Amino acid sequence: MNASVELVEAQIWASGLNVEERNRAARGMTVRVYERGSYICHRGDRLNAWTGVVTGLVKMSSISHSGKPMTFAGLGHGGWFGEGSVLKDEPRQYDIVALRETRLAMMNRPTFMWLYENSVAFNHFLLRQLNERLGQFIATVEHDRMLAPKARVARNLSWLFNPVLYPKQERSVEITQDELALLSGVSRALTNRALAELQQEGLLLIEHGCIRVTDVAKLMRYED
DNA sequence: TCATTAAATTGTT
DNA sequence: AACAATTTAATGA
Repeated sequence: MNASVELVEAQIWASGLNVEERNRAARGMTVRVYERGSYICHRGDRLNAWTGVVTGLVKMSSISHSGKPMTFAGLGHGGWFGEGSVLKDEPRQYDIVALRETRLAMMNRPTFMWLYENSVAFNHFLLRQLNERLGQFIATVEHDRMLAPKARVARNLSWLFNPVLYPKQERSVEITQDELALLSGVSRALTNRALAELQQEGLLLIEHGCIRVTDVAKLMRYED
């Protein structure tokens, strides 16, 4: 099915687009639903669409040559990914798996390229997005060595939120501690303890299968 | 609507 | 990694 203009307007990158650009975006987008645990694409697939999470949660991961699974990033509501593969017309570098039932908006390559070549606002968004990604990547490498498990859990959790999209103070993710542990590269037991401590500090509330964050800003900058 | 059961998730060791 | 405790979801009376 074709995406509605309303759906387009709900995305952060649509704020600076004019009417023609928005209509064009809507026409070039489709919405698909993925069951929990299903693969959106495998490493090496040529998925030629720019993809956004409408509802649900997605993880990017791969399996090392030794057979160990490695998760790189999680993407929540409002997150978009795949611009690198679409721009370069390359196969995907990672597996992408739905952690929950997830509704994805997919923009086909011709539409993406048209926006890329015609919309200044769209380019501004892309530039900012790539920049934030780079920052996150560098931070991940740093934290891998420098930060305690608790801080890693805190930051990985904060990255599941799109700060631009949620102006409110209270946000929640449907994610199990098991899944968060995979994202953070910390054992589930440590993740469990870290969450309990963070709750004591008043940064979040633990619910079953769900975490309600009350202070994203502190989580993002969390250090020991 | 309630009770029973299975499955998922959490908390601990 | 294993275990028990807890919560949810599913089923059927």
